[in-house]
Amino acid sequence: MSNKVLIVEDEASIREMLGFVLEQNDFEPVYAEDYPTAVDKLASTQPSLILLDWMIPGGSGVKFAKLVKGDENTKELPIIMITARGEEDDKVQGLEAGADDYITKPFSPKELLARVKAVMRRAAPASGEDEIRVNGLHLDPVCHRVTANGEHLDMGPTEFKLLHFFMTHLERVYSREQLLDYVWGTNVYVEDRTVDVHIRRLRKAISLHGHEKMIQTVRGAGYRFSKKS
Amino acid sequence: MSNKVLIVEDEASIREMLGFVLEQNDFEPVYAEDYPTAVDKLASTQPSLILLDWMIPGGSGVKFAKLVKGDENTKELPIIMITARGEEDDKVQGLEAGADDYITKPFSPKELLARVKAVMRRAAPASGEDEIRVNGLHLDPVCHRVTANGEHLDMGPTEFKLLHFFMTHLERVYSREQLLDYVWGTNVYVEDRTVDVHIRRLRKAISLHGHEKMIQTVRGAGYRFSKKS
DNA sequence: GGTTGTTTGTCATAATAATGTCATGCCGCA
DNA sequence: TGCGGCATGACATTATTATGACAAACAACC
Repeated sequence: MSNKVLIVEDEASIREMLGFVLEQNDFEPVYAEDYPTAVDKLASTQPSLILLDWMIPGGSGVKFAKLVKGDENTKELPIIMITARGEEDDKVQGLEAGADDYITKPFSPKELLARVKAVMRRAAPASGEDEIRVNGLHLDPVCHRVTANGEHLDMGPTEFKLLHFFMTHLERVYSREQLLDYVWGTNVYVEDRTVDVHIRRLRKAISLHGHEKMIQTVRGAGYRFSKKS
Repeated sequence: MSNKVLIVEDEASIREMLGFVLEQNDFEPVYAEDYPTAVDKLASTQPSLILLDWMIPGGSGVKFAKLVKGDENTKELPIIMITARGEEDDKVQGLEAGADDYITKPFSPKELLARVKAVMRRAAPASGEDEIRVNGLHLDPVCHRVTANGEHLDMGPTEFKLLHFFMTHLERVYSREQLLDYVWGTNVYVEDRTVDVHIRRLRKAISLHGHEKMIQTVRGAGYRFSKKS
């Protein structure tokens, strides 16, 4: 998923402020100061969210919103409308025109981010939400629970993520570095050896019914999660 | 409860307009342009509301309404008839045929939504109004009361909503952001951490008989309301 | 309109859990 | 036996959550 956010706003200062805040939080702002540019940028950059000022020259915000929501290709794109305080009518119109949320000027960066994230969360299709069962081990991402033969297992967040990764990537060996990438995420630096410690913690956590044997050490290579012994 | 709305309307433009408005408000439109299609879609999609144009080719609206209201399986399905202005006779006939409400062309999206929601509310008295019991906790949405093993519990409105949400969404983990979305509602902005405070208040409120243990903290993920320990 | 009592959101601080690192001991393999 | 790689327990540091206090917003009531 791209992190592009199309900002449709005629006032440069506000545009830059929005862009700055978004940029600071790993979003990629794309700017449009009027209706034609907005249409153009929409097609060329394929953003995953639109921040739309209600009053833009060359065609009102509603017009643009309707265009977006009327096109099969873009109708799923979430739109957050920016309105001035007290324009209740605008809000209603905006929401009817297809905006997913609105934000009232003036607003804090925090609020902006909260709304952007909330709207994107709602728009994002649920994935990786399936329950997984392997050899009596049962991991439920939705409930955030792990059970072994029905008995509840307790573990820390990192161990949970690690187990989740393993259970969705059976039989294959992963080096410590790979595990750090996939489970911890890129651009976090921790020692390779730290993986060992978490492997141990995970083993301990799932050892109630002997499932720790599924986590296999491959000397010189890394670790493997396997159904076979 | 599904949010499917069967739109029986021969004119494509009106059909699309209706669908568009409904879609923007979390309904799921299903379309039928004539009598046979309507019968077909009714069976295959099981909508929870029917928007029915009076004049559809291949059998009048009344015929379809009578069919719906005559079948034991569908007689509870609410029907809103769409009529042209001034066709008073039609309205009478429509209501006699079993329509629950009617709306006169032209109408605003607002009016449409108001009627749709009103009818659905009437048709689904049980929706969100059912008493809920979990492990001796008893929440009555109608009386706005909560009791634990018969004893009345006191809490603020927000805690009540929060508990209601939890009791209708057992076992699953919700992040603070999600809880804000679902319980506080969209377009209100409050800090994530505020959820913590309300969780604590709710815990305190239901702690009389130890029910606070049902609200479980899932570190790094959010909170969960669970029957299990 | 003023008063009283609730409710609410936020903050500062305390409490707690998780994390990463290290030192040490173990094991397999040449 | 010696070596490199791995396992394990302990521990300081960091993150995350719980809690109490407070002021603003709100409602109900004279």
